[in-house]
Amino acid sequence: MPIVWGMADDVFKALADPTRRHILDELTERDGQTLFEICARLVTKHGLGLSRQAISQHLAVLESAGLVHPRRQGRYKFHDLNTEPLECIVTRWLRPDAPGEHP
Amino acid sequence: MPIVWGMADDVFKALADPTRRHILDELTERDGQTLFEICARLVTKHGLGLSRQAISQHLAVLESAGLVHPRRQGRYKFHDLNTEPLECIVTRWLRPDAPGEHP
DNA sequence: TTGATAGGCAAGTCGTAACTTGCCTATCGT
DNA sequence: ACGATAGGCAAGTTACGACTTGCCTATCAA
Repeated sequence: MPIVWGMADDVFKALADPTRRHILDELTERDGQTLFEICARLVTKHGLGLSRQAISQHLAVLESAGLVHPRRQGRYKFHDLNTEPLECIVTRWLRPDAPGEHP
Repeated sequence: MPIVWGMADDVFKALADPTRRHILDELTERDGQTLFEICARLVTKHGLGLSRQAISQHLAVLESAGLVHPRRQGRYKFHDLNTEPLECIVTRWLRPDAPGEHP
């Protein structure tokens, strides 16, 4: 009877890190960026001075959580945002008696 | 120009731990539980064998994130769920052009 | 008032996540 | 073919989060 939230585990762990959330912000703004593009934009726009490998490992976490979909093309690897796992978790603790949605 | 997601930091960190998510599940099912009630129900319903202090610290994290609202009454301390911080973060990476597309 | 209940505070241990460093492979341009 | 670009793999270090242990305070019931 208890719903299995197994897949939500990776999603929440992926969202726990602020750098990964910045990466998702970047991909929301422009989809299909490469690793180096993301590195550059994190430095210039968010002031984050991280090594390339750090970003690569963060992207791996986001991929394993299903939040980022990699797409290889030659020597490039483009990263597409995938918000589907998010929609599964947002309604978890929202009560049916609480219609507090206001746009 | 960039929106400040400072308060979201605590929310995501609070949601990162599976035990804390179980606590939120419990409070969703029955609001206003005490620390000992939560301890007992986590053991019986979820099979989690944690000390009272562990749960207490988890509740402190949830409180500082604004997800749980404590309410003192005598020697009891009831915990109420507060989903307002959740509604602020769910729309962060949802694109305006993608209102629930289905591939 | 005494004992039991409900909870808090402060250290200390331990595992894991984040980040770095160094080296390696693959693809493209010329 | 060669060097430059884009990325991956595998260590090692470090810092933080989760959990425990021990003791303390506050409230209620007898």
